[in-house]
Amino acid sequence: MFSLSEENYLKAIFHLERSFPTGVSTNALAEEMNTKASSVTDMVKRLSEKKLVNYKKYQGVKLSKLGRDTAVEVIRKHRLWEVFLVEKLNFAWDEVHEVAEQLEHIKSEKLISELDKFLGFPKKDPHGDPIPDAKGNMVIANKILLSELQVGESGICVGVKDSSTEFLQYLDKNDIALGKTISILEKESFDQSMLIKLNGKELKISSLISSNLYIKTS
Amino acid sequence: MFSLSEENYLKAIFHLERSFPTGVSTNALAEEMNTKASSVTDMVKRLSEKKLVNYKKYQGVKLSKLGRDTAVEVIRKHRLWEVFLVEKLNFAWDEVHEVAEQLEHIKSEKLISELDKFLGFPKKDPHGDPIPDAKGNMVIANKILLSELQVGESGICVGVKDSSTEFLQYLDKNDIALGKTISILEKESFDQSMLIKLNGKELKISSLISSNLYIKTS
DNA sequence: ATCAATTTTTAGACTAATCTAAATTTTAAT
DNA sequence: ATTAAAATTTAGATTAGTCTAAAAATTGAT
Repeated sequence: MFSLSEENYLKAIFHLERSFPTGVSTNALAEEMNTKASSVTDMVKRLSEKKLVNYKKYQGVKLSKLGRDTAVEVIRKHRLWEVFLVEKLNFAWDEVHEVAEQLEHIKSEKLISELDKFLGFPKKDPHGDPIPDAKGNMVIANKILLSELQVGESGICVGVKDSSTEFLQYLDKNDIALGKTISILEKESFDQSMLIKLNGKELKISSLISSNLYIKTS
Repeated sequence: MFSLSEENYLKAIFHLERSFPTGVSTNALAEEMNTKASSVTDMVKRLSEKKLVNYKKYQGVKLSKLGRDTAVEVIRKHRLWEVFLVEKLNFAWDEVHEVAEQLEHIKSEKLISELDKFLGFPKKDPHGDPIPDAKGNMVIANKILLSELQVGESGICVGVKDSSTEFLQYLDKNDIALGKTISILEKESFDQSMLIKLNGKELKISSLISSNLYIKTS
């Protein structure tokens, strides 16, 4: 069993490894964890002693098999709880993160396997992110950012990259939700803003929006 | 917001105050918390600085209004989660305690109010203990121990005093459950063991059993 | 009322997780 | 190849919560 803090570091390293596959730097991890680089160095040493990460001074960290499995298990719990909060307890998708951050650290195998069953073994969380199964396997989504689509193309909204309250509330306000079809009508080459068609209406969105919305491809 | 450890101390003091209404001693609290008296003294000083308890050296502690309200809120959360685990996630009544001990510390008002609603505002937990409402009010049960009944009397089982796994599994094995009617057929004055009628059958139980089962009176 | 037993508190130390400030190493520009 | 800037690590301190061992206060039996 690992501490709450250790689990949070593992999760952060897991997420950062997608952007930094050769190793996550101390500063990147410090930023992600809202802490100081020196604190990160301390923790990374402890994680290394516990065989959760591979670490060599000045060279960043990578998760070990054990570290990755642990991180995936925490992510599984986080996303299952998010589904529970939205489907059963009437939470909006921008309200779940903070509570799921707490619930993800509850230790009980039975709790999670029964929760999974109770929810009908969901494959995606409310933001469209895949939920790992009990063995840690998760579906890799065929998705690209809306900003990568060309004029004339269209697709279905399947996820968000940024899941901040502000962004999610912007989406709610403009009736952009997972499952909706979006077509690109125009693209402004100067600032990459787009005119899209959604719900039968036209909507102008900035590149900050289009570069945080995932669209199904395959 | 209080720490996990502080909340656990408040809960322990709350429970011990029933047996020691004039003040909970350091040693009693140390035993309840499975810790050392010196650790208790330290913690009690911190709780006192935070106005959660009234404490004078060598005289034990009592909860303040704030301390009692906090303890009751934690107990409310614990018991609601127990109901959730049993009713929704197929936990047996002897399996819920450990997990509820973790879940009771999750901080989110909305989570608890929605969970309460989702469960249909239950008044009792799976062991028959009353669940405080959002304002901290809880039903005081009219109940006595089975051991206090006389030969010829009968009543309905409404709760357990001991909720250890061992005791609960003993009850399961003998088909003793909340809501069942029990009649006293004989009482052995030597060891206080009883012959009871339950489910149309006769059963011999020791005083250890009868002094841990609550029976409805009113 | 004394004094031994018990209870409680204090003193000092430890661990996990964090911090600031200083030192060291790496990097990248010239 | 130097060297200044940036990144990283080390050193030393801090806090919450715990511990052991010793000191102090209370209790209770005579």
